Amino acid sequence: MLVSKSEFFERLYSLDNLPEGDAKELSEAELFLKQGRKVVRIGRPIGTAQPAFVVSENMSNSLPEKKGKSRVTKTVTKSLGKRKKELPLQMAPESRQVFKGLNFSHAHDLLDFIPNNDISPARRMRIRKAMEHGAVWVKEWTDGISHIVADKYLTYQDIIKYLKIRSIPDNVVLVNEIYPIDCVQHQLIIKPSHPYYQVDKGDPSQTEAVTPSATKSSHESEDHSLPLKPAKRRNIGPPETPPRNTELSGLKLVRQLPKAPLRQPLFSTQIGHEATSDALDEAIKEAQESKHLPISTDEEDELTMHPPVDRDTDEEEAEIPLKKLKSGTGAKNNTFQCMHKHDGHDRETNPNAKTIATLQEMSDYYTRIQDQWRPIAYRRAIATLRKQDRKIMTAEEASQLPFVGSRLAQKIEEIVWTNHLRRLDNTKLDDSDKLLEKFLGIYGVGFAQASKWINQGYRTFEDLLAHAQLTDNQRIGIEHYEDFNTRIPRAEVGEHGDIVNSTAHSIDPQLQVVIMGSYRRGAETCGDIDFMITKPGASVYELRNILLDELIPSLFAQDFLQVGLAVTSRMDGTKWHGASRLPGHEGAQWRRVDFLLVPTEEMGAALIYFTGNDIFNRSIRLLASKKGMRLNQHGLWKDVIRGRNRERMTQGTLLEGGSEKRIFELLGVPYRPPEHRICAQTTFHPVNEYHRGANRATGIRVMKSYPPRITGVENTHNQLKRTVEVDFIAVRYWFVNLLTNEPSAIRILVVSGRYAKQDDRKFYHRSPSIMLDPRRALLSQSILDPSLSSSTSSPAGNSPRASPPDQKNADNGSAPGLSKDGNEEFLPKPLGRPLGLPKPPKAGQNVGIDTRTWRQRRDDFFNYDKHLEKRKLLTKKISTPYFREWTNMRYYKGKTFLSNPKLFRADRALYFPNLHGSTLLSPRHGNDTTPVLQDKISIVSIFSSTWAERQAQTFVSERENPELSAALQESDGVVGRVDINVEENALKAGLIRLFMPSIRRRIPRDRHRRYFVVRRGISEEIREAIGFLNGKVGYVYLLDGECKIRWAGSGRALREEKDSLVRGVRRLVDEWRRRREDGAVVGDTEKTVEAKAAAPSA
DNA sequence: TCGCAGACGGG
DNA sequence: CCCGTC
DNA sequence: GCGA
Ligand SMILES: O=c1ccn([C@H]2C[C@H](O)[C@@H](COP(=O)(O)OP(=O)(O)OP(=O)(O)O)O2)c(=O)[nH]1
Ligand SMILES: [Mg+2]
Repeated sequence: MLVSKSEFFERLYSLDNLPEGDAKELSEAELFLKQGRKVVRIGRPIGTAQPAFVVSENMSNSLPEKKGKSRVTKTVTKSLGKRKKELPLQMAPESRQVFKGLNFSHAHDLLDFIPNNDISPARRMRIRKAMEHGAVWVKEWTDGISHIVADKYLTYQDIIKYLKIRSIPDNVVLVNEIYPIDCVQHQLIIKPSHPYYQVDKGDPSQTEAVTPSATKSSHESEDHSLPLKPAKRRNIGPPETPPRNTELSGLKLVRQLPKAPLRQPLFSTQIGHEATSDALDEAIKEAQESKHLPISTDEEDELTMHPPVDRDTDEEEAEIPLKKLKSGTGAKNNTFQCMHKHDGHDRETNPNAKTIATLQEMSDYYTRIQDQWRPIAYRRAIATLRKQDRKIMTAEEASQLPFVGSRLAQKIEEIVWTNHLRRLDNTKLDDSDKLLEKFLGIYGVGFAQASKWINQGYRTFEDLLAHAQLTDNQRIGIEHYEDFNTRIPRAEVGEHGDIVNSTAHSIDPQLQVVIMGSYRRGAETCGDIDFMITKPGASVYELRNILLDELIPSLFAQDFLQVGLAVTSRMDGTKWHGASRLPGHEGAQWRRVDFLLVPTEEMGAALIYFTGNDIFNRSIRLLASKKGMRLNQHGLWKDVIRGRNRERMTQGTLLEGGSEKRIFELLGVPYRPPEHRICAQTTFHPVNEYHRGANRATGIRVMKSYPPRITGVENTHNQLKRTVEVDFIAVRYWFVNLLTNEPSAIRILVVSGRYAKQDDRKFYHRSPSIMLDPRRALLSQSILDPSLSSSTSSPAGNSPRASPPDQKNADNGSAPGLSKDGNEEFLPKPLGRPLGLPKPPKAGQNVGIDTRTWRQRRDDFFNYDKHLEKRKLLTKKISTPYFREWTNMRYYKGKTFLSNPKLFRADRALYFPNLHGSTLLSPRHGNDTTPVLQDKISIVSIFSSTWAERQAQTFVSERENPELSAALQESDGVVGRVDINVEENALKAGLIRLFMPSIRRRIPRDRHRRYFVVRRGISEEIREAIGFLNGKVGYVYLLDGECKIRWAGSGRALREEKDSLVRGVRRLVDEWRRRREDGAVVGDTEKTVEAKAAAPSA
């Protein structure tokens, strides 16, 4: 795989930052090969020049020379030295070299050789293995090289200089870095002579003007790690919310708790009745006055920070903390959830409720495709949104908020203005998702087990009980599925507590039992019952003996405890999980119970831990770690040294464990009583088949060659993003060539990637740009090299739709094959989603005035071609999904999409932008389109060339579409035609001016007022949003009175498209008349639109 | 680019 | 080591 | 997906 330059630099960057001792291999060869070609990438140090890529034909079994006077970083050189001592590699037998096509002569095998950053022998072994399987690392010019892939910024001169050769031999192909990407995308060896792939052969003087691009890039780095099983319980019954005017009953100890023996007043103030709001105030004051570590993580803040003000008490959280302040100096940084009061009550009418709900859906979506991190981002963003007391309307506004970046800001704006988020359209749940959710509800079952079972065909609990391999816990989990998923009324929790407490008391009066968890936070219902068991002065060891030898047996004997699920066994064990039920009632439900053994000196930490909630814990623990400390259930630790990847190197020294309050204090967190620690939770609905969207949307079948360990797959329109656990075994992706219906494969060998948290499993995120709709290959035939593309052959004589030969496992998915008829001519799909911008247009927007300074203009002028445009080309490939969606549809006789057969619903439709230009009527004045479009129904043709104009005519002209003309006549002037001639090229714009008179002659006079010539102001974003992507193509839009795009067409009209346009116009006219009759719409258009804008949900 | 909390128990 | 859970 |  070849990645974008920016990604390459990101990797280089990561190398550079390695500690000295960490050997890392710089030469990362990423590459794909076909028919014996091999591409190996040569790395160069940051800042000196761009990387070059070398393609070698050399499939040799010998290792290339690894040493050399490469201009690589010190770190790398060192590592190379080390590696020299190693034994020569033993190449795997050819049949096992993963880079060979093997069974599939046409398969494209792809090597992804990422720098290894681990010096462990095992890791190094893996690298060696990779090389044994065919990886070749070329660092210098050698014979047998067939291709050189160079970054576009490099010139010919640069390359030969770098390679220390006089010239590049004729038989060596020189292409830019886009070439291999496209080859992989198209699965074809593309004609390298296409201008698109040319490397600048220019004179050296040009080189000087070329500055190396910034190492920073917008390319999103993805990472996935172990999936979580969040919010497992199904929350039958009301969610956790303490009673509003609670008398702090949640703080009560279990009845009969003896409190005398405690030396410190710790208990009484913190978990006893006395913890009233007075105590809270005191605690807060105390915290404020006491010397504490600053809240902010900002170094400079540590000096200037004021003591934190507990803004909860006066509810003054309204102010929006500005990002600038936040990241700047001297600002407070209260972005930790634990710094604020969370009582579980949302504001009565949260102005951002709809936004929050929609973002929550997105979060759910990411959760269920097992993206570990985005849900965290969403959770944080939602939390800040909750705090706002006014509605966040615009992206600008939104991105000022902490944890809301540009992408979430965009989404927020879209939600506000359209009451809808398009990204969610493809994320609906299906039956297998429901099943997954059901199985996940089983205690002891997570994503891994649930998906496995589903893929094995199990559908019911009966299936599982009868046939599946179950652990003891899982069996119990199934048998008591309903019980365990039912929340427990607070009163019953108390009864359970009474039993445990009295039993404990009878064993040893010194024993203390406290109900923790949601109960301590004052919840009305609890998912389980959490007991903390302590005894003043007792060690865990002592407690454990009491628990295991006396308390537990006694509780079993009373028929209270029913089963143990996770039982403390080791010497340092501290927990006992099981199930209980109230004795005496036969049908009493089983309840989950947890016991936590806590020695006195760990009381405070344990209280914090076991009180939760989980989000609060994570927040306060993160805060601790940001201060160089560590908080866990045993205590607060300082001087914790963390190594690379934040791995803990030392456990640190204990600061405090006994006092809850003191720990808050040391952390600089105002004390929060338990009922104020209910931080935002997230919900989710799981899905079973993570790549299912891909199947539907793209026809790409993804199969797993064993053992891929795919931990998350996201489909964005027609791309796959997948995160693959890095292992030595390749993942194979299957495609279908739509022309031939032949299955073909890419195999990706991933050697190493980023570390995941907490264990050193590595995950590697595949570049999304690599997996494109195979149709793309068909759409861009103009750049295919026919001599090579036709050489693919069917694998092993299989019929096109047969399963790949090596597919053995039942859960491998189905065979590729999606088109019924491979020779069917490709037609673009009908528009599947509304086009347009999320915000209503206003006159005065997009006038396109250049605001750059002169210096900027000069710089842009000099750099433009070499710099911006090329970068754009690269980044566009991996930018927003919407864009990618369009680029894939670009070709096909200019038709970008088929019209939508039915109008887009008004509440889903998006807006046509305001454009600014002159009209044929008044060529010397600037005119906005919006006033012309508003408050009437418009058929807008937009085009950039006469060719395109003619295409648009096929939809709207009287000759081509007489029915439309008829409909226009009948409409009594409610429907108007508008033409927009776009010419952004300054020269050609001049030509248009020249031709104006002739155009004026050509166009009937009554249309002059609505024939616009637009010369600037149409940004990429606008083009993308309205699908106006190809200057050679004409587009037609049907707008309603609010300038919403209800229908759109492109290219030459097809019969059914003309019909749908006519139908659409008639419908809109009907709609219009009906509203007129209802008197709903009155006169002034601007006001109407404005009013709608202000209340989009209305 | 890296981190997103930090631990325990089962198998 | 991985999974599931608190 | 955000923040540093
Ligand atoms: O991932 C987790 C889960 C829980 N806890 C702590 C906080 C929590 O309050 C306590 C008890 O866990 P439990 O799962 O019982 O949650 P709860 O807060 O008691 O809510 P519920 O009503 O669902 O039991 O353990 C964590 O620190 N991390
Ligand atoms: Mg609980």
